[in-house]
Amino acid sequence: MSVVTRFAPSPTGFLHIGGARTALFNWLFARHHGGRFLLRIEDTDRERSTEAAVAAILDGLRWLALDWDGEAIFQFARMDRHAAVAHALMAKGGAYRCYASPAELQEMRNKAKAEGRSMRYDGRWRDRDPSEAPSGVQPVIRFKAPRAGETVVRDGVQGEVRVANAELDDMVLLRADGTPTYMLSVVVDDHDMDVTHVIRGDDHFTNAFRQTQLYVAIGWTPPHFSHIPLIHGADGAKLSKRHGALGVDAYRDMGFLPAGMRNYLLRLGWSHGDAEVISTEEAIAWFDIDGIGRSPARFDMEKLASVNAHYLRALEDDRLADLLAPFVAARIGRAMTAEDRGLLLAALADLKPRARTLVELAEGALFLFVRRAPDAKAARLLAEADPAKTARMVEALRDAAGWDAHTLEVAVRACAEAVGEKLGALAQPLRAALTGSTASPPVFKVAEILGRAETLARLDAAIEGAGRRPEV
RNA sequence: GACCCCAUCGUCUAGAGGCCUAGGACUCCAGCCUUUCACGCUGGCAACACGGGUUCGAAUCCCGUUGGGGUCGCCA
Repeated sequence: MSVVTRFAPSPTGFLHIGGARTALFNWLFARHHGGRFLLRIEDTDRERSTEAAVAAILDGLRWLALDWDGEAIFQFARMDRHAAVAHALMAKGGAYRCYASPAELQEMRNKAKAEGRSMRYDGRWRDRDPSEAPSGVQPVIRFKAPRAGETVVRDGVQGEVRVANAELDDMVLLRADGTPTYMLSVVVDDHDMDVTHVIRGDDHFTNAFRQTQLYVAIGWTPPHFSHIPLIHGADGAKLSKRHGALGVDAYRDMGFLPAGMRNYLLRLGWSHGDAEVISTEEAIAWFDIDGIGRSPARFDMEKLASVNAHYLRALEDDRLADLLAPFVAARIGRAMTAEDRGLLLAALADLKPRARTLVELAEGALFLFVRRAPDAKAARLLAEADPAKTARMVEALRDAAGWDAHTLEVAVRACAEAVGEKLGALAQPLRAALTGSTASPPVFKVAEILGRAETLARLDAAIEGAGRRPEV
């Protein structure tokens, strides 16, 4: 039987980082085995499921290029099938009606907690005669879980784990309004979709026991379970919205690349020897359940950025310019022109090694499109520069035989020697004048790209500015 | 509280009894390169949670302690 995996998010919010990793692992596992990767939207909670969340999740998956096979399945649409399975089970004596009220259940839990017992449903309607049913109360259907013995889950990550059946209570299969609960729906859908391997977050681990019992009661074979440890925030606490559990769209906006994101997520909890930068092809070839670690990992933005940098630099310039356009546009407040793009392309090779994200890259490229006001360090550099020597440099530049980086450098070097300064004494003020910063790509390259007119104009403006605003 | 899981540098991890005076990556520090900042290169700081066993030998196996985490919904 060929491998079938699935990613089954509930559309109650964006696709967060943990979900993205779960999807990645399922995708990789299916692709590795030449199987199918399915997508199922678990929208049985009508209160909280939203169209917007569905769209956000699909968007996130597409952005990460985790393509699923076939159409996405919406769980709610299969509600009748789920209910039918529950009723069939009840007909076999594997489930029963429970008339306990929510208040009653809450009281039961409070009491159990107070007495130090596990907060489980006590099965009070398990063996009661239907004739005792209170009138006017719509019952829920509960699973008649085995009480003796134990349930064993052979987990791909956690190994063989057994839990006494006495620890598991009779879960609700069908709500009072007749709609199926998650626990029932997953089992029925995974079975009907021929899912062979369930790879999901560790927070579902205890569910595996309940679901296994259900599979057995219905007479189906459970899939292979693998529960991957959760991702924690940088502070070790559970990853919550306050601790970086952002939607993947937030990472996209921070300038991360899908490939960088995937690579980082892959290494968070999975490893293949010392491999760090792993191509998609390699990931598919190498991915296996054995490589998944058993302990939770912390999310580290620095490492994400570092991994991302590899992919940023590997990207071809034309493609990179496309990706960069919206980031630059956002910074300069207008769309990039063809001329802007030309400048960007010319500078990209020197800009790339200075950035780890698209945001950093756009920031570094900004001076190409706008005359930036000098930052504090640059302003000081300009103010402190010897006006006479700066004037000599401007002259040297103006009189340069050509306008390429090499020629300009030769000219300024000669000038520096003539005025008895090191190159840096002239080059740094030049950099500050052209870029508004003390850090930039090679300054003569910058001058070359900016062109003669713009370079001289920026120099004039800077000299004027420095004269007006003396050292602070 | 009950049940379950986890535990190697600050972080991600390699390690499946001797190959480990514990390796790689990120971060940090130093040096080289250099017109700046980066990149790159070289080097450095830094870990087997603790206590018992088992064994000729334990980061690796067992038990306990401690510390983290997850689950206990008519949510998924």
